[in-house]
Amino acid sequence: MYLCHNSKVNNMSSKVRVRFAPSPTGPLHIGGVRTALYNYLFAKKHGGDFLLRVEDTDQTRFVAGAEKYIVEALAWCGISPDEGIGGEDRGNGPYRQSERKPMYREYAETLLANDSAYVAFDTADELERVRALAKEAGASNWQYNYITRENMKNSLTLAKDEVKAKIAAGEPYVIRMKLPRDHEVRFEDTIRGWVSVNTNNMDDKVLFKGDGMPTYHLANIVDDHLMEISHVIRGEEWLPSAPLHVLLYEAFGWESPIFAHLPLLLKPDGPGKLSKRDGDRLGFPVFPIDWKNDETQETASGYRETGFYPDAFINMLALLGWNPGTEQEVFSLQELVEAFDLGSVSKSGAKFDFEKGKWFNQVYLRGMSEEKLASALKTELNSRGLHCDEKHLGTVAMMMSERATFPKDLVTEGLFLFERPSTYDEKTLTKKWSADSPKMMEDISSRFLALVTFDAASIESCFKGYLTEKELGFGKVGPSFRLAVTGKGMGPSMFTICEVLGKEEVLARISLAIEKLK
RNA sequence: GGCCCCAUCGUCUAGCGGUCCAGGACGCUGCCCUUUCACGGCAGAAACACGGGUUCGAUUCCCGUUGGGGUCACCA
Repeated sequence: MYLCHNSKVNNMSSKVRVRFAPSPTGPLHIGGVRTALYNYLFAKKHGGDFLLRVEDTDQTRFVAGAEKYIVEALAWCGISPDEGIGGEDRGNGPYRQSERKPMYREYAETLLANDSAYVAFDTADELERVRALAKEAGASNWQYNYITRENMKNSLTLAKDEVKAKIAAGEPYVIRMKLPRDHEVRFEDTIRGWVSVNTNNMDDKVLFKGDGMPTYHLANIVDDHLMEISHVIRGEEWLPSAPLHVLLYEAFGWESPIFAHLPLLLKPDGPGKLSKRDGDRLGFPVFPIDWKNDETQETASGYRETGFYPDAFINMLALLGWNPGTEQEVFSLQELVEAFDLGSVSKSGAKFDFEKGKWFNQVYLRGMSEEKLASALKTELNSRGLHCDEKHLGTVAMMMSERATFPKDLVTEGLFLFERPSTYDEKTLTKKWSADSPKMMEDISSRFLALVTFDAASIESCFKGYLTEKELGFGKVGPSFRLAVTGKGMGPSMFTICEVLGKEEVLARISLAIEKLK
């Protein structure tokens, strides 16, 4: 017998409503952000709603601040929810499952009443023992299922009176899904096509826990139904439990939403999905924004604090597992909304590549206007206690943007523009600084001194005039000149640098170098 | 291990039976531009996991093998 389940049945006619439903057990990592992003893009593309619901049914794993973090991270990314936590309450709330606690029991009772579920009294210890025993006997994977439930303490094996008595006595119990035997559960996943699993390979999952809270499985289905979720877009790690969810919808007699299971974000190196710990290990952030662990006082770094633009970050994430089929790679959020298509999300996992992420940021940085770059430069300078003349801010920002990936590079790649060199590049010193250098520097110095206008063009013609007159090649004087003024062997145009520094400073640096490099 | 999902350059991917001795991007290499670095421009190396089918014809469809991933809790 088949429990055929075609979730595609004209669901598209009703309004698109999707949700991102994280568990507040810590900071959201980039895989979660991508899931939220795809949900958001899909919703906006179809004029639908994007909701944020918090799945905090496991009180033991609750982490203070995690919910706030999630809201803030999504807001930074520009994908704030229309409804739910961090969005509006449109009458479907509360949007925190812990606050919905009272309503789940009733649904569990419904399942009990229609014979889709049963009560079980086995304690955690007892279950552990059974599993250990099974393992010793060579069965590595003991399941609470249509066979083993016959030997357990539940409402299927115990007399009705006994069950009633136990419950009346306050004995703790759980409610388990009663899976039908040998049924093929089929559903159509938007990304993967038809997925099929036999109930014989599934187990009687706990739906309602001893602590009075539902498990994810029950709460998820009830809430998605009540909140009229049309499409469930989530990570592939949920694929194995999707058949259970399909069965739950059928047990309730509800129409199932359309499922789409996203491919996972994998570690750049070894095997496995990208985890929270990979960040430190590999030297790149795995979180959207900084996360401070209150217990350990440690901070896990985020993309925001690393200097990423939210648009670049989102752009990078969007292309990890999806692409428009054209050769376009740079997308604004709005363009992503227009181009996004769930059906063209790839099936296989994507290894995360930080280098590509940096490239995206570089592209966004270079695309910035002079005003914006100047203001970014100013911010960076201020935070370092450095200063640059207002009138040069734009010039410096544009000049440095060519070699910057992050805003902070605007300063760090050109520190010599804001402070005198304290050391001189060793290699350039030995290779380019000759016995004639001090004399040449003095000559240039005196010529600069005579300059009335000290701008890049004047400096250049003055400098080149000197070269011509003395019949010297640029390579003979240029590098040592750069060394004297900046302490470096390479960098942007010296003439622009000199203009920015100003005559007085340039002359001071030259004499300082002559003095120091004797 | 059981079950499920997946499989094109190092990485992200295009390709939905002939247009593919496989296209783009990141990274890498070389050349040009440049006093230098960077930017930019140009060029290059680099992939259809394997074996069977189906077909006049498979990267594209089917099966198997191998490989990878996920999942097997009173966690989500």
